[in-house]
Amino acid sequence: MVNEELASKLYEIADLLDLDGERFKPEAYRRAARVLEQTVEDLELIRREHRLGSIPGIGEALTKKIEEYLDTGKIGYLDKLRTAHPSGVVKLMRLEGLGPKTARRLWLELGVASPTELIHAIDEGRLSGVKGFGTKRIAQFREAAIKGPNRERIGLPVAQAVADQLLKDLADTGVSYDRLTYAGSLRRRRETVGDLDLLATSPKPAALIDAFVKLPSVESVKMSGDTKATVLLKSGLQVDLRVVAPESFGAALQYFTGSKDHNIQIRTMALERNLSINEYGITRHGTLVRAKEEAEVYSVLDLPYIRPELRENSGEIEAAHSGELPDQPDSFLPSAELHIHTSGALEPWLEAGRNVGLDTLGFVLTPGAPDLGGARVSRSNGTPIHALRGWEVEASIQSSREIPWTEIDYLLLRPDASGALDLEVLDSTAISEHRVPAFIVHLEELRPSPSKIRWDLMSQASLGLEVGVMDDRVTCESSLVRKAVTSGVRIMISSRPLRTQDLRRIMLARDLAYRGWAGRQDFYDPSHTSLPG
DNA sequence: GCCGTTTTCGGCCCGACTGTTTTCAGTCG
Repeated sequence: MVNEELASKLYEIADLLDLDGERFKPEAYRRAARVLEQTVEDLELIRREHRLGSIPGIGEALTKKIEEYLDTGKIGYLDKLRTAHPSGVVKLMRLEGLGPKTARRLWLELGVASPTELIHAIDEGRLSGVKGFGTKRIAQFREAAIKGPNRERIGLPVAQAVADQLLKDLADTGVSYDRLTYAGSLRRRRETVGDLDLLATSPKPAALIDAFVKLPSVESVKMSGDTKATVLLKSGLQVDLRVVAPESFGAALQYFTGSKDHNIQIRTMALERNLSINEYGITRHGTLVRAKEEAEVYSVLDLPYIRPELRENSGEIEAAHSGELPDQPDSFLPSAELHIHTSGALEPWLEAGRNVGLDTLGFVLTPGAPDLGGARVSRSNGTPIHALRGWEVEASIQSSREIPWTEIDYLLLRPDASGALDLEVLDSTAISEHRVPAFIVHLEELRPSPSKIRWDLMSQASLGLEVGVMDDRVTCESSLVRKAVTSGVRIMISSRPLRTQDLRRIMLARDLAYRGWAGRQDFYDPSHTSLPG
């Protein structure tokens, strides 16, 4: 994606400016990079309409650089910065515990210009006795240089599972606490998560922190104080725990859920009203008013509650202000799962579906799949649950000839074996003639990137988009969902279940779709649509 | 670098923690 390439160039400029000791430019470049990453609209189009400068965080200088990039694929300013700094120095700066100041000192004072050189310098004793570098720091440097930057992000479903287990383990220690939950990007349902943020209130903060750093899944303790601790799990994931006073829980939850850009805008709004917001509460005329519940932070700014999924500073505050937020997902529960492949018995699925509140399950017809027979509605154990028959094929003109139209209730279309999805060759006429709901699925298999999806064609052909949660990752980014929703494409959420217990993930799929600004009317709901048969 | 319903100049979030310090700078989130 053009936006991502450009953003990474801006991040690099920010890093290099950091090394030069610039105070505010680096953040300005990073802010711009983050905004561009979230921009779904085509940059070329924005540029043609001379609207680059109206993107928040992008002014005169950045407009020029973006135009240069769009024209030539390069940014001269970046090239100039690159020649002035050895590439290894940026790598130094990105090591754990090192920052721009330290990297610059190592480079200029000791001639150390890469992580490898840092290890050699330490082993040769060249850092000993240098001002500010004690034995502890030197040992940390060496460890960080060996480990490398390696801060990989993990998929949302994995992060959720780890967090659930941690909370359970902590509860099982018997240590006392009042509230305990996760915040950060996991709570915002970001597609990938870099680390976990836990937040708690407890009558005995020290005991809670002590129990936390001693959990069996903890590999090492990075730091541990009176109110916060950071550990590294055996899996390599970093977890932070903050303990705050009960009266501050709401303010802290809002603060630690982020995103950073969302919070900056919230705090700026507060300042305009002579209020100041931090993780402890709201300060008015020098008096701290604590916020026990998160919604108080928003209500003090005359805003309705904004759900975590939307807090990315991508228009949610403006939408909240004008009452145009998508409906809160608490008000609509997922009703259907249409992407079940199974060769086993039907009844366990129906039972599991019922337990998570679903009223419709769709089974994809494949050799060995259970025969639904006439049992289209199961009423055993109370609530009726509908069983539908689906058909999954590659989205191509050839495969549409093999579809047993009269035997199916819906159609799942996936990219072909090479990962291509060519909607122009799709026989959308046949689909609409047979009045069968159709959805594009397996977007995770799309190659090379989903930026070329013809949303206009999808909308015209009434094709829905699957937003799925798999074992280890999600099928598509929420920016894509937002693009789909904007184009009038319906969203079909799926837990992509391999086992009956996977159906529980349907709630996560709903949250993910909401992150892409899908409101109630954007979700495909079979019970509100007449199905053939 | 960006930004402005007091500003086109002078601000730019801020608190916790650590290591190396005799009072603070750097990093992190």
